[in-house]
Amino acid sequence: MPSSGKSYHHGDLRAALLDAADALLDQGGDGAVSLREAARMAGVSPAAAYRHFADKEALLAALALRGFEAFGAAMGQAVAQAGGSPYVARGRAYIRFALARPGRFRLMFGPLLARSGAHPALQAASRQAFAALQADAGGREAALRGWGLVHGLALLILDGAIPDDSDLIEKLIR
Amino acid sequence: MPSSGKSYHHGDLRAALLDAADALLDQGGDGAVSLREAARMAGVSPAAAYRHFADKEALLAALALRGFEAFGAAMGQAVAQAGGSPYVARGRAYIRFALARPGRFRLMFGPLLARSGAHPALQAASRQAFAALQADAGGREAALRGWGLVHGLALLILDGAIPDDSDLIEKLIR
DNA sequence: CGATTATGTTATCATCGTCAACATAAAAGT
DNA sequence: ACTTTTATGTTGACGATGATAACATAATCG
Repeated sequence: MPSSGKSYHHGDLRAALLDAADALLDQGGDGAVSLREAARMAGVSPAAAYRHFADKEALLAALALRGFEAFGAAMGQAVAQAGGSPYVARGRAYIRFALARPGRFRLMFGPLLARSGAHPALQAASRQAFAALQADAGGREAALRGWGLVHGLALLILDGAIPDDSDLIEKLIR
Repeated sequence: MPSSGKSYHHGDLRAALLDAADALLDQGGDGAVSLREAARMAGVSPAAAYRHFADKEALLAALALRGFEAFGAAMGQAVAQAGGSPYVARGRAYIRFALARPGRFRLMFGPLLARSGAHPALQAASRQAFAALQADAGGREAALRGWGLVHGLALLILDGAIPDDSDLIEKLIR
């Protein structure tokens, strides 16, 4: 797999398409991801994408899965570094992640997840994230309450219903 | 305004388009709302919609505004009827509304709200909803915490991350 | 080296949001 | 009452999108 220069074959189109879609996601929000535009960025014809993804939704699901990896890493790091309660640290990191990468975040926990019959890997990733939270929270109810709170606050801030004020967030989380 | 039979003019196209879009929203989720399909349902040509809405986003904003009216009514009724704390009753009604009309709910509190420079009426409606909650909660922080919690729980349930179990919800809310 | 498989390309379709040009009904002015 | 203006529809087009079929080329394997 030399993949040097510009051959007929791309080398790793799948990754290139994901990269392009990722950039679109970060830049223009959720609806800005277009299969054709991603293919254009990867320097490839529109139909080429269908050799690697069944349809657009599959591309988005793969993107969300990628997001969960970054998410898990960010959470682990935050919990390890923070001084106080790991539960609170995790909540803080959750909101920080959502505010830093709104598109990724919305995609990961968005309607795509609901139709997880089609994307079982996604629900598995989400469940794993919850399991980690539950370990810190000590109890299922507390974990669910915490998740609900940070998830809701993150989205309300993203949607402009609540101001993005880190002092305020800290008060609400702690 | 006889509007009987089929005349060249429709009578109240604006309302008819909103009704059609509303049906699409309830049925097929958020992305299922199409200007052309709504026009088709209203028995009118696609371009006719542009006499009443600047673009698709304006149609959606009007739909969201309509949603806020129904939302306010539902909340008021729930608070009046409930026996216990109005704060808890409001939270319960919030989640119930979201689960009953996912499309409406997502539209109302979704990314459309964030770009409220374009739709000031929407942000006003959302602020009014929060003011009512704050009155029941007794204090801004408590209100924000409550809002965040029910908002997050509602969305997590809608997206299949948390099971839709009303006993569980009751435990988490109370 | 030759056959099979993996991966791209071109061409085409239906649908969508949107606009310009035109048509008709209703309202307003005289 | 007749005419002019305005409100509201229609037709037809454009560019973009997701998707598929038919074809072309490269990589892999016997």
